[in-house]
Amino acid sequence: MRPIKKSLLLINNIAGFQSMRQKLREHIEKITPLSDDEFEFVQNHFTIKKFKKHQYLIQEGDTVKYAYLVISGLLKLVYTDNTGKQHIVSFAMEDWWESDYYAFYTQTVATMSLECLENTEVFCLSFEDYKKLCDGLQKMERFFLHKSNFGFLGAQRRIISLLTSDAKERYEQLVKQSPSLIQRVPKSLLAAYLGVSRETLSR
Amino acid sequence: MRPIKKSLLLINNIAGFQSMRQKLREHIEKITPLSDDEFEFVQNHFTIKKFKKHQYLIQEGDTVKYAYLVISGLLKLVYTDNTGKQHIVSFAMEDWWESDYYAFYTQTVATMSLECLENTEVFCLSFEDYKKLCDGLQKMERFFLHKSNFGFLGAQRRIISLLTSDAKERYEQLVKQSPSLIQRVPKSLLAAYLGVSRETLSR
DNA sequence: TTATAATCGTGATGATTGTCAAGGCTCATT
DNA sequence: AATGAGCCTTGACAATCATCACGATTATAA
Repeated sequence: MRPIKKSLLLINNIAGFQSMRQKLREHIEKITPLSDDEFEFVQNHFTIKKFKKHQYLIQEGDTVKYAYLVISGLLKLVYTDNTGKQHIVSFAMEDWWESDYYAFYTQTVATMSLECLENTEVFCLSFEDYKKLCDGLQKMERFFLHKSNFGFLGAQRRIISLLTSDAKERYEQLVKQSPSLIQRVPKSLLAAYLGVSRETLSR
Repeated sequence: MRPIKKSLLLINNIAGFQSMRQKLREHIEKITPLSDDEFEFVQNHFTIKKFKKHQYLIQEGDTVKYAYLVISGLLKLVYTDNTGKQHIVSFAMEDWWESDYYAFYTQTVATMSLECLENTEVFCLSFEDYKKLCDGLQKMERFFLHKSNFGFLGAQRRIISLLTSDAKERYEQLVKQSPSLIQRVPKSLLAAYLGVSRETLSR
């Protein structure tokens, strides 16, 4: 009985691995097509990790080794201010990249933490491998440029939202923009993302 | 008399042009070194324009042809909300890139305006030339990736500031971060940048 | 110079929001 | 069934901030 179960498990793992690989490829090919050889090269720079709810991918003070691509699950990127209050810098769902990017790019220690809100599967990309990908395949540098550009635009849109809208309007914009988040995340965290108190969001 | 004056003017223009070229090269070489040939290639994709105080580089509704690199002067990027109130998305001083980037990258019409607060000299880069630079010289794609990454980090820092700090603290952070801005910009505009009213900033 | 427009500071008032506190609800565990 | 943890709502009060209004000072232009 045992051996059979084990080999079934192995098959499942391989199937899971293939499916993860496929998701990585689809993710990149939304931006730029890749040949099989190119994808093989790319894929070799990533590692897979799984985390459970409440686990930390990054804690304040850690050196930040990786940028993460979320395949399934949900993360929160949190900045804790000097009074101890927590603010959500961003949520990361399927198909999102996340890290403490300042610490990642400058290879310094994290000022933010990255924590699981659900069990989460990610691809990990070390800073070294990030550079190797950029050097080795111009398509990947193009890919990261595209991601960075649109990441910037998203951040700018959020700044405009914070400047122009009150709590209620910001909440409505979020509902419209990411309706699935409202279902998956406790409202106290949505409040910490929108920059209002939990009580204000209730009303 | 006339011809002499004219030729002097020409010499001055050439000298000015050389100095502008030099600033462009220094700007890029802060990120990545260039050979003379490479810089010649790069420089051919830029055009120079001068604007006077109160002139618009981009008006809401325009198609956005260019991204701008400020060589001297000062710009404000403004978002006007549906009540007609103006919010400063960012200021652009010497050595800063600015545009309505969403409209630039997607080649759609501007939702923001870009206006001179001082007489301003800029290098203009069209979207086509931006792509040609990325395609023609990997160093330039690397350059833009670097700019985009740090632009994103700046926007993220601003989001954190808006989430964690009240008006007074945000003003103090701005003084510390860009003391020259406080001198050059009327406080009503600083207020529109920080997300508070002019009166609150006074106190 | 004179007139006009910008800019800045300040007072009074009302709206929005944060904070503190209490209570209800759901869910997992015992 | 009972317990406790986590999450949400609501009320009362204080702090913050926006708005409107006025006057003073400083640029800007005719």
